[in-house]
Amino acid sequence: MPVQLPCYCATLRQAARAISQKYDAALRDSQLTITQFTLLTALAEIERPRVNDLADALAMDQTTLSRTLRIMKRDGLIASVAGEDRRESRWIMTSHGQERRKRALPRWKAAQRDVEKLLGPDIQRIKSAAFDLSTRLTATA
Amino acid sequence: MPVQLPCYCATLRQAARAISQKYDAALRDSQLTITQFTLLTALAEIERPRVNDLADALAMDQTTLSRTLRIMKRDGLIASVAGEDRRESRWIMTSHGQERRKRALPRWKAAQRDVEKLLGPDIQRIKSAAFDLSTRLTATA
DNA sequence: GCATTATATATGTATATACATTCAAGTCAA
DNA sequence: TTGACTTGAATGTATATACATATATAATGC
Repeated sequence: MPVQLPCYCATLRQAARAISQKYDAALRDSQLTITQFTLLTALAEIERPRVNDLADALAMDQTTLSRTLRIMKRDGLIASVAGEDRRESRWIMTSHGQERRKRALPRWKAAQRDVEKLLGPDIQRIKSAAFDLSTRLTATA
Repeated sequence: MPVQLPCYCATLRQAARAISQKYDAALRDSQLTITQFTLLTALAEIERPRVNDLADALAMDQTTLSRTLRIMKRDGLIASVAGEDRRESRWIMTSHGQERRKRALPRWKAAQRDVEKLLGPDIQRIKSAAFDLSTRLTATA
Protein backbone atom coordinates (compact mmCIF):
# COMPACT_ATOMS: atom_id res chain seq x y z
CA MET A 1 0.00 0.00 0.00
CA PRO A 2 1.18 3.51 -0.76
CA VAL A 3 2.19 5.65 2.17
CA GLN A 4 0.87 9.13 2.95
CA LEU A 5 3.69 11.54 2.20
CA PRO A 6 3.81 15.12 3.48
CA CYS A 7 5.17 16.33 0.14
CA TYR A 8 2.51 17.86 -2.14
CA CYS A 9 4.70 17.26 -5.14
CA ALA A 10 5.39 13.61 -4.40
CA THR A 11 1.71 12.96 -3.73
CA LEU A 12 0.64 14.59 -6.98
CA ARG A 13 3.28 12.68 -8.91
CA GLN A 14 2.05 9.45 -7.34
CA ALA A 15 -1.48 10.17 -8.42
CA ALA A 16 -0.38 11.20 -11.90
CA ARG A 17 1.60 7.98 -12.30
CA ALA A 18 -1.29 5.84 -11.11
CA ILE A 19 -3.92 7.50 -13.27
CA SER A 20 -1.60 7.52 -16.28
CA GLN A 21 -1.12 3.78 -16.00
CA LYS A 22 -4.85 3.36 -16.00
CA TYR A 23 -5.43 5.53 -19.05
CA ASP A 24 -2.47 4.10 -20.94
CA ALA A 25 -3.81 0.62 -20.30
CA ALA A 26 -7.28 1.65 -21.45
CA LEU A 27 -5.85 3.08 -24.67
CA ARG A 28 -3.32 0.34 -25.36
CA ASP A 29 -5.46 -1.46 -27.93
CA SER A 30 -5.96 1.83 -29.73
CA GLN A 31 -2.18 2.22 -30.00
CA LEU A 32 -2.20 5.63 -28.35
CA THR A 33 -0.69 6.85 -25.13
CA ILE A 34 -2.72 9.28 -23.06
CA THR A 35 -0.20 11.96 -23.99
CA GLN A 36 -0.75 11.32 -27.68
CA PHE A 37 -4.50 11.14 -27.27
CA THR A 38 -4.45 14.47 -25.47
CA LEU A 39 -2.41 16.02 -28.24
CA LEU A 40 -4.74 14.72 -30.93
CA THR A 41 -7.65 16.18 -28.99
CA ALA A 42 -5.87 19.52 -28.79
CA LEU A 43 -5.32 19.42 -32.56
CA ALA A 44 -9.02 18.77 -33.01
CA GLU A 45 -9.76 22.02 -31.21
CA ILE A 46 -6.93 24.41 -31.98
CA GLU A 47 -6.60 25.63 -35.52
CA ARG A 48 -3.18 24.84 -37.02
CA PRO A 49 -1.23 25.51 -33.84
CA ARG A 50 2.50 26.04 -33.63
CA VAL A 51 4.53 24.05 -31.12
CA ASN A 52 4.49 26.99 -28.78
CA ASP A 53 0.72 27.32 -28.96
CA LEU A 54 0.39 23.71 -27.89
CA ALA A 55 3.03 24.08 -25.21
CA ASP A 56 1.09 26.99 -23.79
CA ALA A 57 -2.31 25.30 -23.95
CA LEU A 58 -1.11 22.02 -22.45
CA ALA A 59 1.37 23.51 -19.99
CA MET A 60 4.12 21.41 -21.49
CA ASP A 61 7.66 22.43 -22.19
CA GLN A 62 8.32 23.29 -25.81
CA THR A 63 11.25 20.89 -25.98
CA THR A 64 9.17 18.05 -24.57
CA LEU A 65 6.48 18.67 -27.10
CA SER A 66 9.02 18.90 -29.87
CA ARG A 67 10.02 15.27 -29.32
CA THR A 68 6.48 14.03 -28.86
CA LEU A 69 5.39 15.67 -32.10
CA ARG A 70 8.29 14.07 -33.91
CA ILE A 71 7.21 10.62 -32.76
CA MET A 72 3.61 11.22 -33.77
CA LYS A 73 4.70 12.55 -37.14
CA ARG A 74 6.89 9.48 -37.64
CA ASP A 75 3.80 7.35 -36.94
CA GLY A 76 1.68 9.30 -39.41
CA LEU A 77 -0.76 10.66 -36.82
CA ILE A 78 0.02 14.30 -37.47
CA ALA A 79 1.71 16.42 -40.09
CA SER A 80 3.42 19.78 -40.16
CA VAL A 81 2.64 22.43 -42.72
CA ALA A 82 4.42 25.66 -43.43
CA GLY A 83 3.28 28.83 -41.67
CA GLU A 84 3.71 32.38 -42.86
CA ASP A 85 6.82 32.85 -40.82
CA ARG A 86 9.56 30.64 -42.19
CA ARG A 87 10.71 29.80 -38.67
CA GLU A 88 7.47 28.25 -37.58
CA SER A 89 5.48 25.23 -38.66
CA ARG A 90 1.85 24.51 -38.04
CA TRP A 91 0.54 21.13 -36.97
CA ILE A 92 -2.52 19.27 -38.18
CA MET A 93 -4.03 15.86 -37.60
CA THR A 94 -3.83 13.43 -40.48
CA SER A 95 -6.84 11.30 -41.41
CA HIS A 96 -4.98 8.38 -39.89
CA GLY A 97 -4.71 10.35 -36.68
CA GLN A 98 -8.39 11.20 -36.79
CA GLU A 99 -9.33 7.58 -37.25
CA ARG A 100 -7.17 6.41 -34.44
CA ARG A 101 -8.51 9.07 -32.13
CA LYS A 102 -12.05 8.11 -33.03
CA ARG A 103 -11.38 4.49 -32.15
CA ALA A 104 -9.76 5.53 -28.88
CA LEU A 105 -12.57 7.82 -27.76
CA PRO A 106 -14.87 5.20 -26.20
CA ARG A 107 -11.97 3.71 -24.24
CA TRP A 108 -11.04 7.12 -22.94
CA LYS A 109 -14.65 7.78 -21.95
CA ALA A 110 -14.78 4.48 -20.11
CA ALA A 111 -11.63 5.41 -18.19
CA GLN A 112 -13.17 8.76 -17.30
CA ARG A 113 -16.27 7.04 -15.95
CA ASP A 114 -14.17 4.57 -13.98
CA VAL A 115 -12.30 7.38 -12.30
CA GLU A 116 -15.55 9.15 -11.51
CA LYS A 117 -16.87 6.01 -9.88
CA LEU A 118 -13.64 5.50 -7.98
CA LEU A 119 -13.46 8.98 -6.51
CA GLY A 120 -17.05 10.14 -6.47
CA PRO A 121 -17.91 13.82 -6.66
CA ASP A 122 -14.51 14.75 -5.23
CA ILE A 123 -13.10 14.22 -8.70
CA GLN A 124 -14.42 17.54 -9.93
CA ARG A 125 -12.88 19.37 -7.01
CA ILE A 126 -9.52 17.75 -7.42
CA LYS A 127 -9.62 18.43 -11.16
CA SER A 128 -10.31 22.11 -10.77
CA ALA A 129 -7.79 22.41 -7.96
CA ALA A 130 -5.19 20.70 -10.16
CA PHE A 131 -5.98 23.09 -12.98
CA ASP A 132 -5.70 26.06 -10.63
CA LEU A 133 -2.33 24.84 -9.49
CA SER A 134 -1.02 24.55 -13.07
CA THR A 135 -2.31 27.98 -13.92
CA ARG A 136 -0.84 29.67 -10.90
CA LEU A 137 2.46 27.86 -11.06
CA THR A 138 3.03 28.56 -14.72
CA ALA A 139 1.99 32.17 -14.19
CA THR A 140 4.63 32.79 -11.52
CA ALA A 141 7.28 30.95 -13.51
CA MET B 1 -2.29 30.09 -20.51
CA PRO B 2 -3.17 26.44 -19.96
CA VAL B 3 -6.54 25.28 -21.19
CA GLN B 4 -9.14 23.43 -19.14
CA LEU B 5 -9.18 19.88 -20.42
CA PRO B 6 -12.00 17.41 -19.74
CA CYS B 7 -9.49 14.59 -19.18
CA TYR B 8 -8.79 13.89 -15.51
CA CYS B 9 -5.53 12.23 -16.42
CA ALA B 10 -4.25 15.07 -18.59
CA THR B 11 -5.17 17.62 -15.93
CA LEU B 12 -3.39 15.70 -13.20
CA ARG B 13 -0.34 15.25 -15.39
CA GLN B 14 -0.33 18.96 -16.09
CA ALA B 15 -0.38 19.75 -12.40
CA ALA B 16 2.28 17.16 -11.65
CA ARG B 17 4.55 18.62 -14.31
CA ALA B 18 4.07 22.15 -13.07
CA ILE B 19 4.62 21.35 -9.41
CA SER B 20 7.60 19.14 -10.22
CA GLN B 21 9.27 21.98 -12.06
CA LYS B 22 8.81 24.15 -9.03
CA TYR B 23 10.24 21.62 -6.59
CA ASP B 24 13.08 20.64 -8.89
CA ALA B 25 14.01 24.30 -9.24
CA ALA B 26 13.85 24.76 -5.47
CA LEU B 27 16.15 21.77 -4.94
CA ARG B 28 18.54 22.48 -7.81
CA ASP B 29 21.23 24.05 -5.64
CA SER B 30 21.05 21.04 -3.35
CA GLN B 31 21.78 18.78 -6.33
CA LEU B 32 18.70 16.66 -5.75
CA THR B 33 15.62 16.09 -7.83
CA ILE B 34 12.31 15.87 -6.02
CA THR B 35 12.25 12.17 -6.88
CA GLN B 36 15.61 11.65 -5.22
CA PHE B 37 14.67 13.78 -2.24
CA THR B 38 11.51 11.73 -1.80
CA LEU B 39 13.48 8.51 -1.93
CA LEU B 40 15.99 9.73 0.63
CA THR B 41 13.10 10.67 2.89
CA ALA B 42 11.62 7.21 2.47
CA LEU B 43 14.98 5.70 3.40
CA ALA B 44 15.02 7.85 6.52
CA GLU B 45 11.77 6.28 7.60
CA ILE B 46 11.75 2.72 6.32
CA GLU B 47 14.26 0.32 7.82
CA ARG B 48 16.51 -1.26 5.20
CA PRO B 49 13.83 -1.61 2.55
CA ARG B 50 14.07 -3.77 -0.54
CA VAL B 51 13.26 -2.29 -3.92
CA ASN B 52 9.82 -3.79 -3.74
CA ASP B 53 9.13 -2.27 -0.32
CA LEU B 54 9.94 1.15 -1.74
CA ALA B 55 7.94 0.51 -4.88
CA ASP B 56 4.96 -0.35 -2.74
CA ALA B 57 5.31 2.60 -0.39
CA LEU B 58 5.85 5.16 -3.12
CA ALA B 59 3.45 3.62 -5.66
CA MET B 60 6.26 3.42 -8.18
CA ASP B 61 6.99 0.64 -10.59
CA GLN B 62 9.77 -1.66 -9.47
CA THR B 63 11.64 -1.23 -12.74
CA THR B 64 11.44 2.54 -12.50
CA LEU B 65 12.82 2.45 -9.02
CA SER B 66 15.53 0.05 -10.05
CA ARG B 67 17.02 2.66 -12.39
CA THR B 68 16.59 5.55 -9.98
CA LEU B 69 18.36 3.62 -7.23
CA ARG B 70 21.21 2.83 -9.59
CA ILE B 71 21.71 6.52 -10.32
CA MET B 72 21.63 7.44 -6.65
CA LYS B 73 24.06 4.65 -5.83
CA ARG B 74 26.37 5.86 -8.59
CA ASP B 75 26.27 9.31 -6.98
CA GLY B 76 27.03 7.92 -3.55
CA LEU B 77 23.73 8.94 -1.96
CA ILE B 78 22.63 5.42 -1.08
CA ALA B 79 24.14 1.97 -0.79
CA SER B 80 22.86 -1.56 -1.06
CA VAL B 81 23.62 -4.19 1.52
CA ALA B 82 22.96 -7.91 1.43
CA GLY B 83 19.72 -9.22 2.84
CA GLU B 84 19.08 -12.70 4.19
CA ASP B 85 17.68 -13.84 0.90
CA ARG B 86 20.40 -13.87 -1.72
CA ARG B 87 17.97 -12.54 -4.32
CA GLU B 88 17.23 -9.35 -2.51
CA SER B 89 19.26 -6.36 -1.46
CA ARG B 90 18.46 -3.81 1.16
CA TRP B 91 18.96 -0.09 0.70
CA ILE B 92 20.36 2.45 3.10
CA MET B 93 21.27 6.11 2.98
CA THR B 94 24.95 6.94 3.06
CA SER B 95 26.23 9.77 5.22
CA HIS B 96 26.71 11.72 2.01
CA GLY B 97 23.04 11.17 1.25
CA GLN B 98 22.07 12.25 4.74
CA GLU B 99 24.05 15.43 4.42
CA ARG B 100 22.62 16.30 1.10
CA ARG B 101 19.11 15.65 2.30
CA LYS B 102 19.71 17.84 5.34
CA ARG B 103 20.85 20.69 3.14
CA ALA B 104 17.84 20.25 0.87
CA LEU B 105 15.26 20.19 3.65
CA PRO B 106 14.81 23.96 4.09
CA ARG B 107 14.37 24.43 0.34
CA TRP B 108 11.77 21.72 0.25
CA LYS B 109 9.95 23.30 3.19
CA ALA B 110 9.97 26.65 1.43
CA ALA B 111 8.45 25.05 -1.66
CA GLN B 112 5.76 23.46 0.49
CA ARG B 113 4.92 26.83 2.02
CA ASP B 114 4.82 28.46 -1.41
CA VAL B 115 2.34 25.91 -2.66
CA GLU B 116 0.20 26.35 0.43
CA LYS B 117 0.12 30.08 -0.18
CA LEU B 118 -0.66 29.59 -3.84
CA LEU B 119 -3.62 27.28 -3.33
CA GLY B 120 -4.84 28.08 0.15
CA PRO B 121 -6.67 25.49 2.20
CA ASP B 122 -7.70 23.60 -0.95
CA ILE B 123 -4.22 22.12 -0.99
CA GLN B 124 -5.07 19.68 1.80
CA ARG B 125 -8.15 18.51 -0.02
CA ILE B 126 -6.38 17.99 -3.28
CA LYS B 127 -3.56 16.17 -1.51
CA SER B 128 -5.83 13.73 0.25
CA ALA B 129 -7.90 13.24 -2.88
CA ALA B 130 -4.72 12.55 -4.86
CA PHE B 131 -3.64 10.04 -2.24
CA ASP B 132 -7.05 8.37 -2.34
CA LEU B 133 -6.81 8.09 -6.07
CA SER B 134 -3.38 6.41 -5.93
CA THR B 135 -4.56 4.02 -3.28
CA ARG B 136 -7.72 3.01 -5.09
CA LEU B 137 -6.10 2.79 -8.49
CA THR B 138 -3.21 0.66 -7.32
CA ALA B 139 -5.61 -1.52 -5.35
CA THR B 140 -7.70 -2.37 -8.40
CA ALA B 141 -4.64 -2.87 -10.59
C1' DG C 1 16.62 -34.90 -5.26
C1' DC C 2 14.73 -32.68 -9.02
C1' DA C 3 11.33 -30.45 -11.86
C1' DT C 4 8.05 -26.87 -11.33
C1' DT C 5 6.56 -22.76 -9.62
C1' DA C 6 7.09 -18.47 -7.22
C1' DT C 7 9.67 -14.40 -5.91
C1' DA C 8 13.21 -10.50 -6.18
C1' DT C 9 15.47 -7.79 -9.16
C1' DA C 10 17.57 -6.22 -13.51
C1' DT C 11 17.55 -5.28 -18.68
C1' DG C 12 15.83 -4.14 -23.40
C1' DT C 13 13.22 -0.87 -25.37
C1' DA C 14 10.31 3.04 -25.82
C1' DT C 15 8.00 7.27 -24.48
C1' DA C 16 7.88 11.52 -21.30
C1' DT C 17 10.10 15.19 -19.30
C1' DA C 18 12.93 19.53 -19.05
C1' DC C 19 17.24 22.47 -18.69
C1' DA C 20 20.92 24.52 -21.31
C1' DT C 21 22.14 25.55 -25.59
C1' DT C 22 22.16 26.06 -30.57
C1' DC C 23 20.36 27.32 -34.96
C1' DA C 24 17.58 29.74 -38.06
C1' DA C 25 14.77 33.51 -39.24
C1' DG C 26 12.58 37.82 -38.31
C1' DT C 27 12.65 42.80 -36.35
C1' DC C 28 14.44 47.07 -35.47
C1' DA C 29 17.37 50.92 -34.73
C1' DA C 30 21.19 53.77 -35.94
C1' DT D 1 21.87 48.16 -44.50
C1' DT D 2 23.91 46.02 -41.28
C1' DG D 3 24.59 44.76 -36.57
C1' DA D 4 22.08 43.80 -32.28
C1' DC D 5 18.31 41.83 -30.46
C1' DT D 6 14.26 38.81 -30.46
C1' DT D 7 11.68 34.83 -31.46
C1' DG D 8 10.42 29.88 -33.01
C1' DA D 9 11.96 25.54 -32.84
C1' DA D 10 15.41 21.71 -32.50
C1' DT D 11 19.36 19.23 -30.16
C1' DG D 12 22.54 17.52 -26.46
C1' DT D 13 22.12 15.45 -22.32
C1' DA D 14 20.07 13.57 -18.31
C1' DT D 15 16.43 11.78 -15.38
C1' DA D 16 11.63 9.53 -14.98
C1' DT D 17 8.54 6.23 -16.37
C1' DA D 18 6.71 1.46 -17.35
C1' DC D 19 5.79 -2.84 -20.16
C1' DA D 20 7.69 -7.20 -21.54
C1' DT D 21 11.02 -10.14 -20.54
C1' DA D 22 15.21 -12.22 -18.58
C1' DT D 23 17.94 -13.89 -14.69
C1' DA D 24 18.87 -15.60 -10.38
C1' DT D 25 17.42 -17.54 -6.26
C1' DA D 26 14.13 -19.66 -3.25
C1' DA D 27 10.19 -22.66 -2.13
C1' DT D 28 7.31 -26.60 -3.08
C1' DG D 29 5.50 -30.91 -4.57
C1' DC D 30 6.32 -35.40 -6.01
